[in-house]
Amino acid sequence: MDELPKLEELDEETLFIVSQTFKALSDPTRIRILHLLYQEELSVNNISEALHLRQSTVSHQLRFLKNLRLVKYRREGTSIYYSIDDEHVMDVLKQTIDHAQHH
Amino acid sequence: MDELPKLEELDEETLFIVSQTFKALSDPTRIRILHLLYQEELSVNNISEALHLRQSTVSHQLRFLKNLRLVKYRREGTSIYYSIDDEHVMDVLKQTIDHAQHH
DNA sequence: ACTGAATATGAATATATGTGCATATATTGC
DNA sequence: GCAATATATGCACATATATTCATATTCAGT
Repeated sequence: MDELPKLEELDEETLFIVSQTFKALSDPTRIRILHLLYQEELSVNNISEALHLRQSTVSHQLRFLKNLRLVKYRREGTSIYYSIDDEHVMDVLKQTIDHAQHH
Repeated sequence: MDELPKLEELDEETLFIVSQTFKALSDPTRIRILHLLYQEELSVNNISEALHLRQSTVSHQLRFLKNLRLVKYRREGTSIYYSIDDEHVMDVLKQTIDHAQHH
């Protein structure tokens, strides 16, 4: 009588963190931004132009991702360069993109 | 000059599937339902009672999960038993719960 | 201090989403 | 066919979310 590896109980805090993390990955715009940043560090303008999105749209979404510590930034002159800051979440995103494409 | 493993292009269809998949995992109620079902097959009423949720709430969320083929069901009398139908997505959920709890 | 360039922020709006109520549908036993 | 039980569905409503516009902030160069 084998059993599945038991999942730990889901406390409120874990539930919140997990749902927020997946919420970050549930919007097409944020997925595209993360997908881009996975390849290279980019400024807000770079992203805006590459994805044909308004500057404010990109800025708002980056704030969301920054609050969850999925991205980090570095200032260089008047530009701000963003890059990936959570390898685990990026792994999850890559896995799921791969899964969607090959199945 | 090493390069990162190149991600494939994100076509519209992939983007949609991926965002929908994460949307399924972005709601606390759905996470709790999947977490329960990971441990055992359960009827709508079982879930409703275990999580203190209205029957219609559970039914609505199960429809969502069923449409994405994350769960499957089997009828037994007037009851309908639901169980997990996507191991990959459950892996992703488990990984992320674990990550949230230990970091 | 002033200007131009890049980014961030707040308010407004349209749309999406989660839940509950009431009701419909489906199955079983009589 | 009828009653009882379990589940599904449609509608309404409150809340959350994504985007846009207008404006504020920050920094570099002069």
